[in-house]
Amino acid sequence: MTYSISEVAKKLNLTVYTLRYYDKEGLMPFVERTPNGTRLFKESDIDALNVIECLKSTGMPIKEIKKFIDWCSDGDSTLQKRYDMFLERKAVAEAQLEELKKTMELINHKCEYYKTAVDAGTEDIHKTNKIGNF
Amino acid sequence: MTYSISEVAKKLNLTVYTLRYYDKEGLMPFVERTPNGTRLFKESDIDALNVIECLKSTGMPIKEIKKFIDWCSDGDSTLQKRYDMFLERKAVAEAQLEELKKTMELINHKCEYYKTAVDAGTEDIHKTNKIGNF
DNA sequence: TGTTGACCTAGAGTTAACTATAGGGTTTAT
DNA sequence: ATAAACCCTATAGTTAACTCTAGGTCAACA
Repeated sequence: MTYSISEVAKKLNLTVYTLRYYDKEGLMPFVERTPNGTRLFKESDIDALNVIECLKSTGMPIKEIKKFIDWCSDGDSTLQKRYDMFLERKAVAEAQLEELKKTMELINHKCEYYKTAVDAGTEDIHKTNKIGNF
Repeated sequence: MTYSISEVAKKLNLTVYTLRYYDKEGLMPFVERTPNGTRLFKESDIDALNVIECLKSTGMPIKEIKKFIDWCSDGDSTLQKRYDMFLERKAVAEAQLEELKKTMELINHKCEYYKTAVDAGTEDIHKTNKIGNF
């Protein structure tokens, strides 16, 4: 079973422009073509694109992701590099989690703050009571 | 107690360029100046900047953040809007958390995959055993 | 057979968020 | 009193990641 570029775009919630851009940047050297040049995506290509999206979501720039893809093409000699890279990504993701927790705390606090203020019809309720303005 | 722009930059881990850029974009209408134009940051300004950083970390663009700041200046008539905005941000942050969990799962899986492969000296150990290549 | 709708490339354009430069003022330490 | 170390504005430049356009190929359907 293979997929066209627009099918893959739909599946991964990307545009065909974005997929072609990724290909141009060297992120998809594994995707095969029909004799006339049309891309044919295999199941494993979609798995690889999921990994790419995963790396991107940790804030990894496309040029770094390309390095990883190149290492994959280079075979077993790059295994350690690839392992180290994922360990680093794990650390980044964990830091993001910590950051996100703090963000959620502040947002929850703000939700409380504004709920009280909306109910009171004025923000003064906080100013007079010193529950923290910002 | 007040702070200079470079002190605030250090505190918030931003550059002075970034702070001046935020000011230019209307994110800091509350910051006062000395007679000759130098910005003087109060404690409450730093609190506000923390909120701005919090919103930014949920992916909110600066123009949207400016809207919120404007609402703050507009007073009690915008309380509901501000409340709704934080509820929406809360939903976004929760979605980000879900996304991040999935990301971490994939990364952990990959860490396992590469640990095994590095130990074996080859990636073939997975190809033959079908533990999932990507 | 001809037109619709996919696909393709090359390359230009866009956008957000900085980041830096030029040119100038003020305060502080020697 | 002069140089270092801040501060300022206005404006230009950068970068990443798309996003789009122009111009063209190809397969299927009416």
